[in-house]
Amino acid sequence: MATIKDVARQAGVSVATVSRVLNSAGYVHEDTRKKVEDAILALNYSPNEVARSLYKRKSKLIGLLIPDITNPYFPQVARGVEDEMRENDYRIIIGNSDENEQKELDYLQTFTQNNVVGVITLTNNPDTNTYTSFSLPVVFLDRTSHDKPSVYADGRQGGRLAAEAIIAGGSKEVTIMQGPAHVKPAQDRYQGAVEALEEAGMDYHVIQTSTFSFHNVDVLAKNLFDTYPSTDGVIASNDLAAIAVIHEAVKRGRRVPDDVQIVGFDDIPISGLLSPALSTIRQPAYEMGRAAARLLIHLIDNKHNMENYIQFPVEYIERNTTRKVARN
Amino acid sequence: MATIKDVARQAGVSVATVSRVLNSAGYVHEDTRKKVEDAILALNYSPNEVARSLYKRKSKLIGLLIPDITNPYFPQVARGVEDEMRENDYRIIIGNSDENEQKELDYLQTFTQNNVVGVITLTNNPDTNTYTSFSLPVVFLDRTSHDKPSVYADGRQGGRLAAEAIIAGGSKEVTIMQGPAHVKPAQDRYQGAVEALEEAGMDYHVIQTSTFSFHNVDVLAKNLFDTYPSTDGVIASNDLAAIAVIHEAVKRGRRVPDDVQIVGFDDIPISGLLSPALSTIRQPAYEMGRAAARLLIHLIDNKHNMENYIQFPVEYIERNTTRKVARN
DNA sequence: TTGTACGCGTTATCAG
DNA sequence: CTGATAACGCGTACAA
Repeated sequence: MATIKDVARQAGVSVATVSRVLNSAGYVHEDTRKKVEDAILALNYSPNEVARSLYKRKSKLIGLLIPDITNPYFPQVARGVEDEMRENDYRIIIGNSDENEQKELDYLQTFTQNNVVGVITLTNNPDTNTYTSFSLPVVFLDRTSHDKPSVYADGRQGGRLAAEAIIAGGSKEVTIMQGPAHVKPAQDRYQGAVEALEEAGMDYHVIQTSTFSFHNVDVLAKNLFDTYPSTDGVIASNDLAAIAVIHEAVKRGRRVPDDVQIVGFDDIPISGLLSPALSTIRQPAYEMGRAAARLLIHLIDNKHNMENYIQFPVEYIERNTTRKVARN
Repeated sequence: MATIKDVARQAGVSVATVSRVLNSAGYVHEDTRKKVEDAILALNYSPNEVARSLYKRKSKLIGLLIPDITNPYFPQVARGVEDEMRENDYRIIIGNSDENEQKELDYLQTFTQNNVVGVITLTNNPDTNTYTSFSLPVVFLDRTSHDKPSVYADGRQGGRLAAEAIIAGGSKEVTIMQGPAHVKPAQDRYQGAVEALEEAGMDYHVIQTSTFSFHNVDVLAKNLFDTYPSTDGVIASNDLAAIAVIHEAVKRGRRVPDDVQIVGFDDIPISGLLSPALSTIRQPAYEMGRAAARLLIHLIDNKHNMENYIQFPVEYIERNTTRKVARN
């Protein structure tokens, strides 16, 4: 790797001059600039970001902490973050926390050790000391905090919409899957669903779910139908769960949506391709990722002209796991 | 952030000594070690990786270049890479190339600019100048190269297995989806399928597909049935395509697998949860990611005691989109 | 308009 | 066993 010194020598100038043309700072004669640029090309030089970062005490790196990239919802948001960051010349270090506080801490430390200029985190513990005493700008994505910059979807409204869809479709014995207790947005959805159901004067069952991963959703779905075999409407905690529920329902010979309606949450990309295609509440994951990235960049640049709490609306996507109803 | 100097001052020793205890290098008296450790704790010090990296000209970072994290196959391999790397104290910078050579180059540059010690890449262009003249250890994942360290699955065999499954299930008019021309493993699968079909003396159609992304698989599937409406067996280029094919088939009132058999490729996590669950050729994506990481670490450590070409076997997973046949 | 010299936080060498 | 000190590659006063 060529260094700035090599370029300087090749161009017959000092390193300071090279640095100047590199950063288009200060004055530099047109001719010398040309010489330097030629040298750069000739040597295929590109500046060492590490040295730069050491000197400036900040890099062009940001940290992204997600629960588990393997969960189909997260790649969308990760991609949104990445795209926006890339357009602004930032790169990302990524870590999977598995919702494990130790891993979370480890990664946060890695981030600071590498001079990242900010982090975007999808955490269940926004209010722990970890974050409150964190010295860099942090944007909380998906899992909100009151007084800190955050980007999230209107989970409560999402829960309502889901319940309303199920109700409109005529289900009489609804079961709500109440996502993991420690996952805030899951509880919001649950809240919203409960509210709508109660306002409609409907009875409902609740199934507690402890995880959002692939491994357990199938047993969860079994569980659901074992416990409430005659349920005819399921408000799933997310699309993954919903898919498992469809699977289990079909396996038990129950027709979807004729015998059981099912509505998911997230609208992961696969949902529209299922058979039957999943009716669900859409969160704009990709856009949320982008928004979080934009917000973080603003914070990094110390621009405080941006709203710190960005709530995204949520939308009911009617597909084929709910019964069509006439709309007015 | 406390620096090594702060620690030295606090402990009443020189930075050299602190460095020694940090790296457990050289001799340091038990008592002084204690003092230093106390100081470290007191100041909540952790070494600046950037400075370290500058001096040693290498970091604890590796670069991971994938086509698109949004495609459900890749998170698995990314996760495998991450887990293995993490266990070895490496962290990863991730980039989505979108199979775009410019982006690929950009990221490769970022990687070197940040002193990564190696890269794992899923690229279609392993033999371009980009890589042949790359100065760091590189492991090619999934998309192979002859003479360079690589980890891949036996796509050809996979294609055969897929075809054999379809044949065994009794399909008479098979259609093969031939993945993107520039994606080597897709062509391998195609090869294998063709071979098996021809050996069995069967006729078949071919549908050319140009991408692996979510956006186009549905029109692809439409296309397939528009062109070959009476096809009764589809060998999909991957699970995503297969899912779209199921969707389209069901939409057209064709029963799966009674009227059409379908077999996928990859075995992405969702495949087993579909209804009907997808019969597919399994590639151990997560393990492949891990293997690539291990291989890269070996290369970094200059251990040449490891096989440089790691081929993973592939496996037919019979689920419900193929007809059950008696096995001997 | 250009060059010299210092510092960013570490590690390694070498003298003590 | 310990402490100065020179690098690592870059950016920026400050001087010229």
